[in-house]
Amino acid sequence: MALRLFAERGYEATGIRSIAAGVGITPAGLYHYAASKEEILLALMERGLERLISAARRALEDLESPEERLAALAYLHVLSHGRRRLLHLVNDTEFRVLGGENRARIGARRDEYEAYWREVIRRGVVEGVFRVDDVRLAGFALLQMCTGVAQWYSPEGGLSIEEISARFADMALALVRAERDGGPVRFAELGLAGLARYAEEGAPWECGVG
Amino acid sequence: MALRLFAERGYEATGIRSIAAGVGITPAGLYHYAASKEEILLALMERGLERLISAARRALEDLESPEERLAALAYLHVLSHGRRRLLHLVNDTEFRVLGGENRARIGARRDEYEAYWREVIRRGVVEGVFRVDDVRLAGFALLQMCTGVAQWYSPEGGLSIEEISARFADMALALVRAERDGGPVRFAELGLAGLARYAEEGAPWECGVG
DNA sequence: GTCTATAGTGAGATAGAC
DNA sequence: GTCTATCTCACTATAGAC
Repeated sequence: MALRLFAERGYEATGIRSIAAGVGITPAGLYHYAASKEEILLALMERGLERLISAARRALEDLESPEERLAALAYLHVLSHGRRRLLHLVNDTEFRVLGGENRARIGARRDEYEAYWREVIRRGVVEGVFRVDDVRLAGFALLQMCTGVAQWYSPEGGLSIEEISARFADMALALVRAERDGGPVRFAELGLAGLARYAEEGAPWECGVG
Repeated sequence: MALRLFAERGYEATGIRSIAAGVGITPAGLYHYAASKEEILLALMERGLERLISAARRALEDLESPEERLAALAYLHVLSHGRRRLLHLVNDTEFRVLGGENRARIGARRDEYEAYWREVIRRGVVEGVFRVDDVRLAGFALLQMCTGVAQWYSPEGGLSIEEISARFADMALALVRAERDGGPVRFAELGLAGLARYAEEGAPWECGVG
């Protein structure tokens, strides 16, 4: 419930009264589950990052080549941003409300995740399969374009989230000018149809106070 | 002042007391310049969109080919997001607080701007110089990756904003797999060194109440 | 054009009963 | 584990003097 309200109205514009009403208890009852409003947000943000990090880690364990690895990172990132749209929207929007220790903790997790991307890009460049001028810039560009999916995706649209993920993975390969044997690397030719298995589903997040 | 506070803390977390204190007057004095807090935000968002739209329009008047046009859109978008970072950050973050008529007005301006991008991509595809699976998806990806610059750019970094803009324009061309005469189109070879002239500077935005 | 003063509302959080 | 009741504080906005 807090997730939906934070995503729709924003953290600051959401009162604990609304959250409590949404789950059918009184504001005071909320403080049995969380010590503060910020702690509710913190728990949501940790969930979102955990999803991204664990899926990425599992995929990177199985895949070797930079092009497969980058495609997997992009695919799984987009897939998660579509399937858990609100969760990632809050993650990408409300970081600034975190203060002190909470901010440091989430910031560190985010850096950990982004380091996966940069390392994959860097390896692709040194192996000669990617051609980018600046690894850091390419990392920002790729992460942002995939993250933005949470801002416009709707399950109602024509393409399934799996199709969208595949096309974003292909665009990611294009952005880094991935080439093997003198020709461009296309996502469809990598044989990564089963990528979605790395994004295991746990319990649904939208129920309960969070 | 309002711009800095909105960008740093967010619109909802910023009180009119802070804005007033920042410009050295009392909260009541603010209402001489704006009828409401939301109107201050509205004015800022209109400024940001006006910058993007007018620069894009001027560049598209002068340039013909899809690859030049797309490169110009990306370059100018990134340039503005770097030079007026806070202005665009607020634009990209606080849209949801607008209600009713204000939301419709800003939404329409945003659609107008994004239509430029989609039309350029579409033309590139029908002319056979771009190769993308889905114009709409490519438009989202390109806009998001360029917009994201406002989230991480700092003038302190190594590269100038003009260099960063050039590299993003090049990545944009890569993303759509731009090709001429059997070879990839590179930004450096387009001879668009003077693009920055389309981004004229008006009065500085950060002073005054806004 | 800016002030003082204040109305009116809602916020996050706590105490302590049950 | 959830309640009622209430604390304290900050908010946007207005009225009307100067």
